[in-house]
Amino acid sequence: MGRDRATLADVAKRAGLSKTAASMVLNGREGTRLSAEAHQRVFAAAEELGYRPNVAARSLRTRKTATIAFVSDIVATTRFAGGLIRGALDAARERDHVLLITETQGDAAFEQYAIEAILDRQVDGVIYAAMATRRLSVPPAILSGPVVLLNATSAEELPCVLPDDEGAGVTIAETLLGYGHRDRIALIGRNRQKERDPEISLAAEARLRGIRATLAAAGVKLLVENFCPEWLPEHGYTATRALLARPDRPTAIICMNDRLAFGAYQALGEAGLTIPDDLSVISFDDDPTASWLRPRLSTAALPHEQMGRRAVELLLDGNAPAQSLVPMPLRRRRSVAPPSGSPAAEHD
Amino acid sequence: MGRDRATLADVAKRAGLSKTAASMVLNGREGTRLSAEAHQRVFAAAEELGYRPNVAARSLRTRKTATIAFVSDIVATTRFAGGLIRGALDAARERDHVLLITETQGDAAFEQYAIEAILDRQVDGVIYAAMATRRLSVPPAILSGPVVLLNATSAEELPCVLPDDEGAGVTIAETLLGYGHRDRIALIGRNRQKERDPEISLAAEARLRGIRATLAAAGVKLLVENFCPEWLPEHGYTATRALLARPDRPTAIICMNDRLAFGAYQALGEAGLTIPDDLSVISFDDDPTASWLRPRLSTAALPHEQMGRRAVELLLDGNAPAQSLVPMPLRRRRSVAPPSGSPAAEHD
DNA sequence: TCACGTCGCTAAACTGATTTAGCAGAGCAT
DNA sequence: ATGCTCTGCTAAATCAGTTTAGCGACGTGA
Repeated sequence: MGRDRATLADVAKRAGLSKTAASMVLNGREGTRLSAEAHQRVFAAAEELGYRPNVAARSLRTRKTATIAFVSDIVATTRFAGGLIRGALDAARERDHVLLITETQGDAAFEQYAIEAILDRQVDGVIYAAMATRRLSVPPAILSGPVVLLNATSAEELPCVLPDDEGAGVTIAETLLGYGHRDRIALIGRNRQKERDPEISLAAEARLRGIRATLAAAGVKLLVENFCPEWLPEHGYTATRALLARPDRPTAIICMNDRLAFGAYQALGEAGLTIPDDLSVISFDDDPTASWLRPRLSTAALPHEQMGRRAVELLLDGNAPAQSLVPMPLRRRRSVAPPSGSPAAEHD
Repeated sequence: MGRDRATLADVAKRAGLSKTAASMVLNGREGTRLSAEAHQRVFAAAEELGYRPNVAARSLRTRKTATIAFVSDIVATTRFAGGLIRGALDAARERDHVLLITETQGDAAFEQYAIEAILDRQVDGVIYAAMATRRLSVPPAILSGPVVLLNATSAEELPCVLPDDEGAGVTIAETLLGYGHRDRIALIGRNRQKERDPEISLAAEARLRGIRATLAAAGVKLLVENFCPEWLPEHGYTATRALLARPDRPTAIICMNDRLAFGAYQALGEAGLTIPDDLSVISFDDDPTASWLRPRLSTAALPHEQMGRRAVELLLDGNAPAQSLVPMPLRRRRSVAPPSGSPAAEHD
């Protein structure tokens, strides 16, 4: 892999100058007094030899590697990770950096390995990512260099990138209000054990805050808040069936994520109800399956790609604010409509 | 990031020996004649100082980096990539290596960048991965070192790792035959433009080969082979509706992937048919959504994790066979049953 | 004419490891 | 006493860059 490469010494010799001169020219150093002709000769020689600097040699001296570590608990290998990594990859490339990926899987030994690998390679910075938005504690060893948290917060007040879940809550609620839904809006996905599951609760709390505030401002209260042990399709299914058994059937259901909505669709389909005519469904995340559903699901998208990109920007471009909220854009599709029977009747 | 680390010189000094001695001991060199006591002193010193070798310095000299490049067209950021990366990550860690991830997005300039980044960093090997099983051509520059293709083949006869699509075809067909399905098995997902879309066709051809051979051995022929422009839910939906419009309704549908099956579920649900009582559905890939469907979908799983792992093994453990087929295990769930009316009647 | 500053450039040190070549001393045979 | 081998270890070169310190030539002002 990469034998026979021209070295700086080769370039210097061909340009008839010293290694020092060649190094300075190629690094575009200011304040050096090398002549215009010397510059030209060096550039020409480098070009002709196809010279590329040896990263190992350079970083041995400079302690910079043009490498960023992307450490995650488990995110790197889930469906949600793609965008995060792609955004980071793109932003890194624009800055001539490269991504070293490791995964801790929540395992202390693996984390230890990841940290050592990172330290040994003297990466220029670390992006510490979590699968689900949550609070975590960062191993002290990596705090010696720049760190940005991605999709997570920490006690250490490190700069972090988070999706704007509260803003998404506002958007969702406004959308429903805009279609004329009022007092028959149900919500699926509250979680009783928020202490035990801070991952879910961080997003859940924020989303709910946005929803409640917006509805309250319009003088509206949620009809029901349905609790779920987890945010999986089967829980959405069960919760929706419970909802349909009520005398005051909701006109719209807000699901805390698309998997719950997936289950809701199944329950509604079984009950012979059609979305959005009989009932609107709206959700959070923009899972790929959201656009597979019939009708396609309206949902506030987790801006993974933007978030990954932002993390690299914070890490490399300095002046990192304490916290960077990335907006969650609403994907307007076909699962929301005015309440059935509107504008007149409100019963079915 | 990583200042103040003890160097080999520090270890040597503390052990009262030379750098040479320390280096040899720590690298476990055979044939050196250093005393047992010298060994102990070096180990102790390294331990006490928390010594970790500087990778940049080491690779400058040895041209080894304990780093593998994972180059992909687009795979790294799709839902299918997770397992591939995780498997590779695990196998790499076991061999004390680390993964450098880049993506070409099928763009020549990005590919160029990726290659240069790799060559500059002198990675020990390259895993070249494709999103969809297909034939590709590898940029010559990286052929100077070890390369393994993941989910792809090439004209250069490089070692490659592929899912055993043909074997999966056999499994699928055997399963259906085992449940008693015979002459009313339909297939969705043939593709007309296989020349223009080698990605799909490589898997499609192999799967079909396995299915046909197995059915033929039992004296059975496919009832219909339904063509689809792509393998998306909407195409599965349309194809299934077409199937249901026939007088000889199939007793089982084989979908070439889970997204098609997803669409098939939608069409069957709309038609008021229940799976698997009225009709069995079976598929390929084991997309995460397969287990969200009701009933959960039986499908031959793409062994992504195994494949990623295997790629690293081939790359690092030497003696790479030309081609490594990884079996696709069948996830037996609830979407397959005996034909409706069996064992007696065959009409509905 | 000499001191001084500027210009254009280079020698050599330095980064932290591995590796080659070889040295001092002990033991043994001649 | 000499030559030989073996043992246990080390000095110095090397990898490919960056950086520090400084050198010789030239112009200028006193």
